Amino acid sequence: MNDKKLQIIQAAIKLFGDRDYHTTSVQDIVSLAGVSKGAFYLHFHSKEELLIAVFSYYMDGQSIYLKEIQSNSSLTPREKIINAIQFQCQVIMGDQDFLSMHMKGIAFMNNTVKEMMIDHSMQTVRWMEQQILELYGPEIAVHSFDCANLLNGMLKEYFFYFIVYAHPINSQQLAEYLMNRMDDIAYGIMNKPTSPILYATLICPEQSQAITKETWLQKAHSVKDWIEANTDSTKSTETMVQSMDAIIQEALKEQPNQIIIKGMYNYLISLANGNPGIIEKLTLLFEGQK
Amino acid sequence: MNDKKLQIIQAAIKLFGDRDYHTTSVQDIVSLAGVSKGAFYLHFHSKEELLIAVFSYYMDGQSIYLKEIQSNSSLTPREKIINAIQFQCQVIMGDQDFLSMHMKGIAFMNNTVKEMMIDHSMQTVRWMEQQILELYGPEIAVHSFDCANLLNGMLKEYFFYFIVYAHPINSQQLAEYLMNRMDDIAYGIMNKPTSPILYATLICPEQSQAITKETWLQKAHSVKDWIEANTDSTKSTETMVQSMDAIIQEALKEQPNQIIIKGMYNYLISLANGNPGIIEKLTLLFEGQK
Amino acid sequence: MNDKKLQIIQAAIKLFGDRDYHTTSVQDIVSLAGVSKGAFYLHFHSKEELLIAVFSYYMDGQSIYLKEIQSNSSLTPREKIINAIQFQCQVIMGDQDFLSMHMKGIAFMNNTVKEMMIDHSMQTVRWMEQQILELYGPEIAVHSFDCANLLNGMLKEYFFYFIVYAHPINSQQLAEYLMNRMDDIAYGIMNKPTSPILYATLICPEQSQAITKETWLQKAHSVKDWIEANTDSTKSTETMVQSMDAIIQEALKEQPNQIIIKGMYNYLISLANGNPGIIEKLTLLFEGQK
Amino acid sequence: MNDKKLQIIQAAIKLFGDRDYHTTSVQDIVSLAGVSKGAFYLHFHSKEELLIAVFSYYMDGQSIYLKEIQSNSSLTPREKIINAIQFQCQVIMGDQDFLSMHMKGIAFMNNTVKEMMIDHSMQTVRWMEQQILELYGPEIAVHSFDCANLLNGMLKEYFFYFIVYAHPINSQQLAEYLMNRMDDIAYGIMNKPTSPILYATLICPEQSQAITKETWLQKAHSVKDWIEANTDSTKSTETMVQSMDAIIQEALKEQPNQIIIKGMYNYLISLANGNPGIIEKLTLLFEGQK
DNA sequence: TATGAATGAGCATTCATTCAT
DNA sequence: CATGAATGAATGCTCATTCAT
Repeated sequence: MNDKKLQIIQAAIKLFGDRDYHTTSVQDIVSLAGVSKGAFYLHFHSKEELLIAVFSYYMDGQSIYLKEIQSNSSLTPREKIINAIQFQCQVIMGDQDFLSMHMKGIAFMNNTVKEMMIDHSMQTVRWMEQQILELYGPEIAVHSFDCANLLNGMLKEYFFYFIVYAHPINSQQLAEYLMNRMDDIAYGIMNKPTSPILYATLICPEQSQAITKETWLQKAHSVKDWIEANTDSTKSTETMVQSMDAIIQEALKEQPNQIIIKGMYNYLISLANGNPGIIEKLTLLFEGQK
Repeated sequence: MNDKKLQIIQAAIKLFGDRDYHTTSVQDIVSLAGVSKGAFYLHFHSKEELLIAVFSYYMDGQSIYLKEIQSNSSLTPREKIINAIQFQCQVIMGDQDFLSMHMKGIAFMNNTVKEMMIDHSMQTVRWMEQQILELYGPEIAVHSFDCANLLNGMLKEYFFYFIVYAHPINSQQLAEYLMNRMDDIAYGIMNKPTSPILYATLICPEQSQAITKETWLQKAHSVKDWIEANTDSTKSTETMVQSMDAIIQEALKEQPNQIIIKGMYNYLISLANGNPGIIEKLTLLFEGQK
Repeated sequence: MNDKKLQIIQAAIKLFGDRDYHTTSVQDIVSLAGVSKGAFYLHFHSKEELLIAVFSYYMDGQSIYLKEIQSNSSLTPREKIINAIQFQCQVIMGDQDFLSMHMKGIAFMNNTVKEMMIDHSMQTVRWMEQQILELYGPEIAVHSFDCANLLNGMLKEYFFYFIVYAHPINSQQLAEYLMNRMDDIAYGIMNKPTSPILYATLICPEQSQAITKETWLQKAHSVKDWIEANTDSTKSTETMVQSMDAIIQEALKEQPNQIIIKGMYNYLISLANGNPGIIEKLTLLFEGQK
Repeated sequence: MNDKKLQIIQAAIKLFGDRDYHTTSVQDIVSLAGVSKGAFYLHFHSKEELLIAVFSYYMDGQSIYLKEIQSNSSLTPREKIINAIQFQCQVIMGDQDFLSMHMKGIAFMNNTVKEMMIDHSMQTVRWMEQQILELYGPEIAVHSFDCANLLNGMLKEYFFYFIVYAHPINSQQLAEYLMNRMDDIAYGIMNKPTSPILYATLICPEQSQAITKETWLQKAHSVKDWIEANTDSTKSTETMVQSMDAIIQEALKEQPNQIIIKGMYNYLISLANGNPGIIEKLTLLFEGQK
């Protein structure tokens, strides 16, 4: 990621946290970031896009961390959950700016951001669910989604006291405490005939409800930016970026020509030249397409 | 409440729910409410005041309901909690507009509203704590505040699914379910040596050390009136009254300058010239100030 | 001065002359100046600031001219006065817009502008007084201020006929005429025992007891800096500095609350804890205050 | 004059003096006057009409006083002038509200008011001129208008110090002082060959330049009000008021039918039934008509 | 690339005037 | 006659976005 872009994002995080999105002007952001207004619009097409970038910045960090924990085979499921809780506590305590933004919940008028946050929440809760399943075994099965949400809800409540009353969080103690409460709940549920409340499959069937064109475009942009930032600036990088632009242009049309998009996708894959990061991103972006 | 005022509040609730405070213009509100812009400012001094009115409108309703339940001696504590949960579910289901607003959490830039919401949250959780104490008896004591918050957090998570995914809530089922989880947690806590995380007394010592600015202002006014009424009408009385006015003016600001308030307090004490009545009043008024 | 800024000022002069400040909208001004509304606020923070700029624009011109005349040793005092009268006539005839604005006297609601005009009037009259003193010698002494004002008043009356009835001014003839009237008056006064009416020293003792807010603020700042630099950096230093800031903030307001300033002064004295340096500085700063 | 109307005018004088016309709202005025907004519009057709009424109220008072002095044969011309100066000082000192309004000079955007003020100034200065003529005899003749204006200008300058610096006016001393200055000037002028600057006849030929329809209508309204207020409420009063209304209606038309106006005027004179006040007013109103 | 002056649509708020009661 | 709730055009000001340099 470009240096200036990062500066801008960090300034935005600080300001969106202190005040909020609407009460922070682009001028405020560029002043704090020490860049010009022109430069801002060189990196972001709009203030809204910055907001999206800010969220991506954080969520990506969290998602990566959760994936790392999960693939760490030296941890037990219980340890993984505790670890994840502690991680979230650290984030909140270490980055109040963003946190206070995050606590503002789904407030951001912007639909893309709303969807991103909902997606991210769901991802996190599904992650929790996986660990819970592994921890308590198949007996918890139908309740695993409820449990993940109960745990999530309990955790957030403590965050509230940290933000609002500055009540300190001892993340290790809190993680253990909540894990114990999870145990109480899990064994309580398993020992009594209980009907679950939520079913993950009902809420997010097949893990991905129909994406809107808008969110797809946002993702396409972020893939493009990722390619730009994460490849050596060679000829093929440039070509890939241009190809992504062409795809975005096409997708923006009322009736995009699917054959162009498919063709360009194919071309991009060939340009990727086996680079697994790029291929993964592209695959994720295009697989849901119809 | 005036007819038009209500129309305006209801339009605002709808629009603040759909978009949010900042993206809703006064014109939008009055157009939907079917009143003129002039009429708006006849009922509210500012857009901000409307926001406050909207929140009061809901919070007052909830507070009243909780008080009614509590004083209903024909209900057991368990029934009271279940009742309260069901009530909150009903509100949310019946008034998605407001709810989606509420879910925006403590997002509202406005400090008054933020304080109102925090106050209200605290009130609700303290109410829950009372019922929990009665329900599980003195053994739960040090844990009662944690329990109330855990219950609260779990409940909110289900609201999230209702709002975001329109997942239906069967309020009776959910209330029973959460009550059972509360049991699981409560008995789990009581059966294992457990350190509590939050102490109500730390957060809001003596039930509400966190005096609201509003009540403080009322007290300040009454002190001013007292001074006016109980001193000989000398030059210094007049100066004291003016000083109180200046303090009140300063305190009314969004971000009062503490140094002015301290300085003026000091000045008042010097003007009091040893008069014990005045000094006592002033000390009581200012001792909680930081 | 920036090109656009000048365009705006000139448009404003025209419009403020035609109608007046209140009935001229910012839109009117920018339309005439041929700039956008945004550009206006790029150059002026508010409409009020423009008004101030407009007055400064003219007054500065006059002040500079008067200084030039005065230091021109090739002119006799009589010639200087005649020159100044002619200059004022030229200004008025050349710039009816501004003149008609100026004739509106101290009407402009704005306190800053009012003070500026009064200051400027006083400066002009004091300038006249100097020349009169030189012209008629020490015998006129106690009457010089009255004379300057009489001359001033007579002159203005002719401006009135120019503005209202477009009665042409022959500036040379008028200057000579008024100079003769001044002679009549001066010799009349000196030849008869006469008590003066106005004493400059009563109205602006020591040439400017009527300290402007601006200079007072400068002094306040320097006292603050002195405190900061000359005390041990203790808690009370910090509090004193904050108190000075609060006072300055208050003084900056259109209508400072005197009670706050008095109160804070009292507080500062108590914080000074007998330190003679601080007390002296504070006393000097505040003793002129009413 | 109606009671409420007076209350409103007095409230307006106070407020227009404190702030100014534009920054005083109708609401402010009716609140201070203790009448309803509806009542305001019952007495005045617009805020502007009130402004006119306020000025008339004062100017009429002054005009009447000047007439009284003039016809008081026990006073010498010198005494008359001194008397008039003293009177003006009294007015200013006694009624700062209005004065501060008056000092705002010809600021009032409103053309009718501007014309009224100019008319009034001219009347006053012509009055002065008369006395000066009588005082200094035919020798002053061509200079009398200049002299009247010089005196006027000098006087106003002292008012300035009263208003701005609250410099007290000793009206007797000031009147004598200015009279002496007038003597200095008059004898100075008469003893030296001097060309006058202003000629009254050039400026206001035949005492009345073309009246605008607007000012005529204002006068018509005030005549109507005067009739309403100053006659017994008999049948004929009502008829006269209705007749005035009819005339005003006619005059408001693009092309008023002169025959109607003449006829109604004739009718009014007959209704006046010899009442000299009414006849004078009507004559004054209609004599300039073409 | 980078800048920041320029744009103008949009906003909250005010207030003279009207009119149903 | 009297009221004051209602109206809506008009105003000062902000700020996301553009673009000449």
